[in-house]
Amino acid sequence: MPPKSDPPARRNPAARRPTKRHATIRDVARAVGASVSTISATLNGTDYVSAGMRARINKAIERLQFRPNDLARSLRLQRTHTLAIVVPDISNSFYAEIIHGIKDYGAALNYTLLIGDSRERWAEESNYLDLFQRRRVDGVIRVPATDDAGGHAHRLLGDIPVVYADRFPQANDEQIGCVGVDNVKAANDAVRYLISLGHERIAIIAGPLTARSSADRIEGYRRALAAQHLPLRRDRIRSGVFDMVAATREAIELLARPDRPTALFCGSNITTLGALDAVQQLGLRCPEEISLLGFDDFSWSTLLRPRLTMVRQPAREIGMTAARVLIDHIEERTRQVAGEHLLPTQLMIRNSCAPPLQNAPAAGRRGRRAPGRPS
Amino acid sequence: MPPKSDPPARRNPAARRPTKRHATIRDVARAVGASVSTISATLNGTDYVSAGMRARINKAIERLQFRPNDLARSLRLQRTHTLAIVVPDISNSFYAEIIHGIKDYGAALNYTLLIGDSRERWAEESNYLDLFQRRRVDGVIRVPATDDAGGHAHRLLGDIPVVYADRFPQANDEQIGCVGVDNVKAANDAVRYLISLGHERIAIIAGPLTARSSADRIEGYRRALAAQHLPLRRDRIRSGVFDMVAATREAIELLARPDRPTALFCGSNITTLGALDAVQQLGLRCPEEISLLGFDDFSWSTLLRPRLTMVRQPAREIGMTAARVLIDHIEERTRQVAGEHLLPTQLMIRNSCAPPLQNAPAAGRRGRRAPGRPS
DNA sequence: ACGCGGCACCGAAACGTTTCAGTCCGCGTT
DNA sequence: AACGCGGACTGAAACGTTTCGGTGCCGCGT
Repeated sequence: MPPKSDPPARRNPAARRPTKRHATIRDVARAVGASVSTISATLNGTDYVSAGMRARINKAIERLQFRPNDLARSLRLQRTHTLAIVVPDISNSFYAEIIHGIKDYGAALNYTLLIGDSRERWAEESNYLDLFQRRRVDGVIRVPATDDAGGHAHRLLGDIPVVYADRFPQANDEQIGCVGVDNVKAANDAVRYLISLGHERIAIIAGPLTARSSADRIEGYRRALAAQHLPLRRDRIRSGVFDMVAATREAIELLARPDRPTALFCGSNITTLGALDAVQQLGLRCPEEISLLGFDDFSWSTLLRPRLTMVRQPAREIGMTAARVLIDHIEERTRQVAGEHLLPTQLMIRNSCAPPLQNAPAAGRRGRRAPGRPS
Repeated sequence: MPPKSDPPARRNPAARRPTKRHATIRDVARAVGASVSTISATLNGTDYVSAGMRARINKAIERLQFRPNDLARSLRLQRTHTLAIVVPDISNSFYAEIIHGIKDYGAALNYTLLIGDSRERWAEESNYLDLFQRRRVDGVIRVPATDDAGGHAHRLLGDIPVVYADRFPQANDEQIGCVGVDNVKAANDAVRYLISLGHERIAIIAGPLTARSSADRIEGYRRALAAQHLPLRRDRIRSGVFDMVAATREAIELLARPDRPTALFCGSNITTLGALDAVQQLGLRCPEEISLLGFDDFSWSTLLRPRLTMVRQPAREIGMTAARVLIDHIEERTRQVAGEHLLPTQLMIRNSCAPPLQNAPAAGRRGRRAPGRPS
């Protein structure tokens, strides 16, 4: 006997839903005694309709509370006029700003936005990518989760165009659209600023290396140190950190040792907060005993004490650019969605960074002193 | 001559898109030499399919990278399995948490979530409601924008079920589903706590009265004062404040006057931040010179100095409950989506509240002293 | 010999749009 | 008188699913 097949399992026996929920275009047509195609024509202004007819139709639409069914429309049009984005954490104001940027740019061109929150988990992200594909969105913007398996997961989207924002895939051999900032330059600038204050023992807490942006920031850090012939110590580089508690743990570990760094450079806004937490837990005075320099500014960063010095990314602009690149490609104004779009960063100097204490056992060269308003 | 009608304006002359973007169920059928209905049956497990056939179909699905078109599916099914929410500010972690709650509950039942951000503007919100209706979502959760015109805007949704979260419409004559907290009780508790510390001059910065929750918090404040026979002064009640700068302005105004309050009760997390900003700008020491008590806890509130004492709302649970109520109604397990679902709040005592300074010119009764660990 | 019920499959009609190819009419030109 | 043409409107075929009513087939009990 061949293996028995499944029990039929009829979908839902009692799910008969006889109530008509919405007026259709056909209802409108019947109401004014016109044909369906005429209604469609007046709705979209796509063919001649006399003024009288138009008035009657609009009246009927109003009366029947008719709202066109976008599902049917998209099905027919093979276009959903929808963009989708998946971010690792919707409540991170940095990503929220990116979302706003996309939304604003898209709204002007009549696109709507589907938002996914992967919580930094590839499993959830791939769910969203699948969903986006089933919903036939016109384009996707990814801020890939850090445990992105393989990185070329854009394959999962069929031929739906993708652009990456903020975090770039490590291998960019195939031309993929990326929009963000020049992370090596930004990190380089930031660390050079710390060096200019006189710091020599600088540690970095960076994100996971699966994201090229993290690697780039480490690279910028490396270059800044090398340019001043400062030693590069592996134990001052912590990568793979993206959530707050991990950052706190790493920072405590870094700061507990005897030759502790005099400055800490953090690779994201939440890791900066984690580091701040660590500093406070250890009872260290910031910036006197430890300088803190973060990435991804946030709106309430000035409420913290000390007010945090941070590298600001133009989040809104990143979103808008991503949307522009994507939509341009969708509407075939540009051949392929490729290349990197790098936007400028800005070092927001506040007061979490100061020259290191004089009695610090800084072997070797004495650094030059720079303004950097202490306290 | 009758008024000339519009120029025809053909939609988009060059928008011929001959490329087949996605494999359809029909392609799969052809590939395995079966009928469309058989594919559908194996996809949904809705009818008998032999094991062999199933295997071949799955292989073909894999090979063709077939993803079912949810648009067509929803159109046919008259169900989108989609919930939608519109919040006033997506980057406010309170709302982000609510969203997470909805998403988690919904995901378990295979619902997906559409997210809208109204930026506290009715115009944007109504756009979203319209969009939701055109997309035929199965249900909507609203956190209405503060300038909600009229409040019974749920009419705009046709007969799509709605539930309100966090902010309730002021007039709840018609039975509408609401899920949130008992705001009068929460505010009452909070103010009573302040009174128990010895405060007598307590001001409140509340949200707009168009949201009943704001009015309720004021009511709770009022009752707490009345219960202790403390005077209720209109000039210590500021309402209509929901953004940070407005809160700062109001707080400065409140704190600049000679008989300034010794404690400030804020109606939301961002207004609390605004007040904190004001306190810092004025150089007042908190909690010694001014106690601060806020609403809607947020995750990094412990990083601020002082660590803020706040009324915590169970945001995630609010989201989950809202989703539950809505889905129950959608799947007709419950007759109508109505009634209030109130969840418990929690007063997170940290150290932004302390007894007022002794030399304060507090006329009349001396208050009892309570623990409330100062500093 | 017949009926019957479980299994495996198929065809076609929906769902609500858009669009293409007409049709019909009145008017101005050859 | 024939023709062309712009304006106003219509019918029907898609778009990609689900589902309902079939239709065979096979084994079994009477």
